Amino acid sequence: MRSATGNKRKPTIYDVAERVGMNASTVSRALNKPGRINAATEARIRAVAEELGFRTNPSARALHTGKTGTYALVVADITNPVHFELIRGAEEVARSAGYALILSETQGSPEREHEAISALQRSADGLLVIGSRLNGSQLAELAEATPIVAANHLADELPSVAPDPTSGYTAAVEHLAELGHRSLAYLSGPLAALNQSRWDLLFRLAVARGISVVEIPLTGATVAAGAEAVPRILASGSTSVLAYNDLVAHGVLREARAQGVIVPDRFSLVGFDDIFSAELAVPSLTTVRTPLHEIGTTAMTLLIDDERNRTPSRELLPTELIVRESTAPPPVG
Amino acid sequence: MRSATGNKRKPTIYDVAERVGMNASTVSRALNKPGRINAATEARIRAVAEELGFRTNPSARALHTGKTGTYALVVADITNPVHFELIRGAEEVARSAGYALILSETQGSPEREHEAISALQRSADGLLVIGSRLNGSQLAELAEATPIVAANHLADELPSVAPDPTSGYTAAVEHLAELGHRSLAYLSGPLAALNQSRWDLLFRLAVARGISVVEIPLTGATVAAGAEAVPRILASGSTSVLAYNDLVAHGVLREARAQGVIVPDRFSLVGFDDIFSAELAVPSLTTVRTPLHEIGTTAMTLLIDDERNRTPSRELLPTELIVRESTAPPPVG
DNA sequence: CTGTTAGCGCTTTCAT
DNA sequence: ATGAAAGCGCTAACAG
Repeated sequence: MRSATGNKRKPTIYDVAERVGMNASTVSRALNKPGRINAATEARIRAVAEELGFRTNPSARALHTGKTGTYALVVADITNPVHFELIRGAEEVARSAGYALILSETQGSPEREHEAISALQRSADGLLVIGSRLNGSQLAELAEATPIVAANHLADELPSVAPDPTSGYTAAVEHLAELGHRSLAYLSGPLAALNQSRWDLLFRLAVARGISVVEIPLTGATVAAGAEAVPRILASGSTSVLAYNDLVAHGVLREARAQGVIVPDRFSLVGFDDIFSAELAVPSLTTVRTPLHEIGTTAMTLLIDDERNRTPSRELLPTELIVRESTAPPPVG
Repeated sequence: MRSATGNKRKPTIYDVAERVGMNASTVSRALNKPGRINAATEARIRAVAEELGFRTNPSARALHTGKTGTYALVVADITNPVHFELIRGAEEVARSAGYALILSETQGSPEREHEAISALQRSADGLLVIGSRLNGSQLAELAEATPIVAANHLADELPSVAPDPTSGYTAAVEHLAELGHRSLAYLSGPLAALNQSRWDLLFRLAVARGISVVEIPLTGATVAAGAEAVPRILASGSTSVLAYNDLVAHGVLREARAQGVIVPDRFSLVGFDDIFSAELAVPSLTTVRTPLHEIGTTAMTLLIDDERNRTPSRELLPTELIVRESTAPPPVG
């Protein structure tokens, strides 16, 4: 009987070699380059390896090859629902390609993000940063050591994958115009660059249809920030609102209800992302769906591809409008 | 100008040693056992290491020490909101203790879970399994190779951390009794063992207060399964319902609304877990809150503690009732 | 097709 | 206080 802390010793390649009466290098070949050695020997080696419960020690392999067989995910906020499907997509691709995935959360702090990335560069063959708070040049500098791909964030200096709001926004403005809306308020998030391009796009779309449009800045991209914006929405007199994301939209919905303001009777509301609770909300949320899962798989695929993970490029994935209950014709008055 | 794939070479301990004119072993000591060598030399070594951007190669260290400096999280479903805070808690503890965290999702498949665990045992110093689908003896056998702690799941054979429904359920039944309810339906989840103990508890509590109680089995612990249960709830005639978890409760809410059934007028509803959307629901959900974040931190702390991660033990963390809008006095008829 | 050998970067005795 | 040297488990030349 071993002590409570007794580890079962993990078999090495030598244990297998000894057992089959062969050299360790043969075992290594048998396991790594199927078909390059005598079929019978290979089978025997595999059988013994299996029997002994042998698994390659990743550290030993990494030490020699320089490849850890691991990729890392650096994400600002794990609990942001926007990231779930994205993370899951990335994880699926990594796992099915035989890689492990390291997860690191930075709580939105750029310093922690920088530290996390440089620490992880020794443990991973590449990094996927989600919604990075670092600027392009900082990421590019870090990427000199280990490939970095940005997801849900656009950086000119490295490969990035993000949703393209164009199709979804176009459909949303069209939808609102058809319902009869002539005014629109945009609830903008805290990320300057991203917001600018979204605002520009929305501005053009609205102006093209003769819809008046105003921007209402938010203190954050959260439920609380959305709730805070309600008085400003009401004061703006806009009959339709497009929120930076669904979290913000949830806040608007909740606060409006608390104030006895009925959505979509008083104003229509369109969210962004289509997180899982968008459908559960009351009224359920009309929203621009971003292909989160696909962003995750695309980004991880890009990262794993050695040929492409060093060349700046951007994959823009189309968005679409999901019409639910939070949009309706504007009030008649 | 290097080629597009040109990696910046990562400095080793030898580069540092050469630069300070000393032996690699001295550098190793300077960096790992502060105070054990000449203070001035140590300072110089640290300065040079910093300057060169030196970081210990985790694989090389692991190869020698047998410690990877990494823990792994094996979770059935990343997108289940119940797991977010738990994962975040675990990640925080791991990171602040200087460990990396590997994330692996098994999509609820026991085979994949078994495979994931045994694969990860070579890469990690220990594993945290969340909501495992394996039974205690399988986990115990795997735990012979590498410590395993179970979170949100009780296993007699290894250390586990889970919510204790007692306090929350007691408060819930009391709350319903005070509102005047005399009948209760329990929507049970798919995990046999867990359900049994919850049902037993609820049964005792209800009977003690003379409340009639029935169990309605669910096909899964999902929104869809909750929606499916609505006809049975109605048919049961129960005036109050306790759902296996908040996802199920959300499904009930949605389907009830679709059928024109008003909660809490027709029946009261109590959820379990208090996921973030519970507050956003309409009506907002009265629910038994489980300390998810704390389960994560407690479990990871246990795992990191070599003294305790081998000894079966169970940490039961208290739950509490959060009263919101989905509970009210029963209909008078 | 298979064995020998060197070495990846680090830690750790054992010397000095 | 510091240096020398061995070895963790694996892979990849290089031989045979």
